[in-house]
Amino acid sequence: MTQVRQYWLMKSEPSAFSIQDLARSPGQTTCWDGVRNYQARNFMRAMAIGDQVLLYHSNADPPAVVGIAEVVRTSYPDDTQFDKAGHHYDPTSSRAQPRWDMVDIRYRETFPVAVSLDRLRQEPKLKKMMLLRKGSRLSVQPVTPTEWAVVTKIARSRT
DNA sequence: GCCAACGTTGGC
DNA sequence: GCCAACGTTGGC
Repeated sequence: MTQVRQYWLMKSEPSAFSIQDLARSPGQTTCWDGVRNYQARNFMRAMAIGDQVLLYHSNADPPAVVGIAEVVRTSYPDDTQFDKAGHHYDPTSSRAQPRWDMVDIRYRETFPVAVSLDRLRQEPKLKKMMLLRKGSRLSVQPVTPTEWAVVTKIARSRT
């Protein structure tokens, strides 16, 4: 069965893990661990290999979509939920019934000029984009094909 | 550092 | 099931 390619947006704080960190990772690939929100987790569970991901830097100056990655492994248990010493430890989870999942993504490109939050807000076609909705804090969210096209077009233009 | 918005927890 | 308290996110 042919899977329609899906689009997503994933946030990270560049001080914790930036797109540059991803580009320097072994195989330019990383597991996206630490997600502790059910909606975000469910979106990761819906991802398929080959899905395209906008990488967004939050708590950055300016906050911006900075590039593209690709899903290379579908969801599997996030090891950090079992690590008692780790910041992402979840005592209510067990190896028999893991609560939190992660996916692997691989670096694809860094935009020559990042598309800032301000710039995105100027775009009428992105009015409904989840990222721009007031109070939206989801770290993993779906992007429509139209939104994807608009964002990547801005990224490739000179203005 | 501030604080609005949101999610989760837990007492009742 | 309600909702107050609390913790987190993330723009500013």
